[in-house]
Amino acid sequence: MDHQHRGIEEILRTALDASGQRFTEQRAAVFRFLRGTSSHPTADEVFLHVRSDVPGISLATVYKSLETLVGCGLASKLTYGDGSARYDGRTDDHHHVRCLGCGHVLDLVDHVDAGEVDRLQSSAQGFRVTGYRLELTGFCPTCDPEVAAAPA
Amino acid sequence: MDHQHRGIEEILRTALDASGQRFTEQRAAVFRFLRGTSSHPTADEVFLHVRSDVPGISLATVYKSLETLVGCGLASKLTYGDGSARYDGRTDDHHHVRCLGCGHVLDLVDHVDAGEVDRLQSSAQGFRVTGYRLELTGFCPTCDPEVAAAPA
DNA sequence: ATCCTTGCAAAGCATTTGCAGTCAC
DNA sequence: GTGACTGCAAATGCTTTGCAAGGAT
Repeated sequence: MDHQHRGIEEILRTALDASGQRFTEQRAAVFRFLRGTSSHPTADEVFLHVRSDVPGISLATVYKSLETLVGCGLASKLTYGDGSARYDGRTDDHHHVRCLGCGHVLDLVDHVDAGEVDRLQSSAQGFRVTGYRLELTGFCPTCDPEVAAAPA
Repeated sequence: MDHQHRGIEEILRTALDASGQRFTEQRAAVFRFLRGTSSHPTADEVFLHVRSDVPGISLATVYKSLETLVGCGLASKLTYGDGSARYDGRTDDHHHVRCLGCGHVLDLVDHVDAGEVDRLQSSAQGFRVTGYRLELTGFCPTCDPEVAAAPA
């Protein structure tokens, strides 16, 4: 675990160095939390959890740290229609399912076939496509109205 | 054109009726504008354009109308990280490319292969998947930094 | 006549910003 | 020591809401 932490810290230091930014305990705590969860937390949720590591941290600093991580490529920002953004500490190519009831987000293990993406971008006239995002929507077992209506 | 307008108005009346809501000139103007553009406007852009049809309309009413249309299934709301939502008057299954420079959104003509979606949702343990959303991101010719850097 | 909608202004909420003190380098 | 980072509070920007007047059925 201590070993793990050193590894993670090193990743962060390297990425910050590369973009001329400094290592701070606040950024480390945010990064550690993001790496250790698959709950795709909002900035506020990150703030709440990180307070136990860094008692005096402010919400503004959490926002700034998250933005820094996104800028370094160590996290990504997910935007849905429900008001607040969510952050994801996974940097590999993957996608999500989101529950329309409770808003929870789950990772998918597969990704879209590359040929499929190529085919789709052929209609993006003149664009240089650099990425894509796929999101499935639906209902988790707890929130499914059909299950609730007819609990067979 | 007048014929077109009557057709569109009829669609709106029917959808509103079905959900127990009233037909108003404001809702009609918003709907007409959304149907007639493929620019995926923000609420504010809708407001600006619709003012020429309905001079006294307020931004709040535009927001309410857009939400009404979405509720009736006559439009959909696109949410990106850049602050404000965009609205789309197309109701058929389709996807988008978004320019990371200027934020413009273009429609794609193809959609993802159904089998591909089936395959992906197999890892969404317990979820009942009801829909999906795909968005390509990249740069339009005007905003492409590579083109700007090296205009070969 | 009923009660849904509008328009206005004020409120709400997530996020950003200005700035003085503090800390990493 | 220098310049970047933090924390606080105030500001911003999009969106929503409360309410009285107006309009659709």
